[in-house]
Amino acid sequence: MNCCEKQEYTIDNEQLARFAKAMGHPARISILHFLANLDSCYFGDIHNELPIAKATVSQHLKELKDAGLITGTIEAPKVKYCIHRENWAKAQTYFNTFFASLKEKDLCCE
Amino acid sequence: MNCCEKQEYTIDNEQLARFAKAMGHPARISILHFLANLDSCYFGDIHNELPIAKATVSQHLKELKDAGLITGTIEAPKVKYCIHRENWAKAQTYFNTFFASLKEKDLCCE
DNA sequence: GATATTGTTCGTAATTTTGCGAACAACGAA
DNA sequence: TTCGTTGTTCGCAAAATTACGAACAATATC
Repeated sequence: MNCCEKQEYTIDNEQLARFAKAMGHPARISILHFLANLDSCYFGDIHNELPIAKATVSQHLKELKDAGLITGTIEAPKVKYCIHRENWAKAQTYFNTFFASLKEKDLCCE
Repeated sequence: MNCCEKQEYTIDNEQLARFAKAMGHPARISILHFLANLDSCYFGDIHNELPIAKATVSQHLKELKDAGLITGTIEAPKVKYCIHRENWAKAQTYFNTFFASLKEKDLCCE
């Protein structure tokens, strides 16, 4: 059987992977953590917390925005970033369900 | 203030990011899902579920092993992969805590 | 011993990620 | 209008990721 005949990944798996990928860098975890704890929501303050250049911070923020985990709005002359609460809850549910799916009884693995 | 004077990322953030990164690909999510649901634990069966070459599957399995989410043991002539339950629980806790840390009251983001 | 089965490793290629400094854009303030 | 502040975008470089086929290793079976 050829690989190409097989099914694609499920939508759910794709979505969970997308969330996970967005969280797959310590800088982005730090950003999310910072925003979730409401220490501030401005770019400058976020940048100040991280050991990387502002251009790089901006890039990470863009990735988090693309993944749907945060939003960004201009509040001249600053830029305000916020947790996207709806998608945050969605991600939370995805991860919860995923981890909870592990079966207790394991006939295969001893 | 220079970027290099800033602190590194915290151990917890690094660890959570490592787990997330390992989960950041649909093939690896599928593998974990497959193993968690005990459909089987042999390489061949895992490979059969995925639309990618066996060399690539082997690579993904190695990454999951490196992240500590699964274990791999030879059971000649097959290879058996299992969820690393201790680290699975650890990851579960990390994600739970992370998502739960979002504050309700948000003075910054309206 | 010869052969088939099962996975890993190697070598390679294409793409993505991560990171930086410099340049730029947008706006408020002097 | 000029200047300073705030972030984004551009261009580039280095490294990591993803993927494949072919070759290889290990074992079971004939």
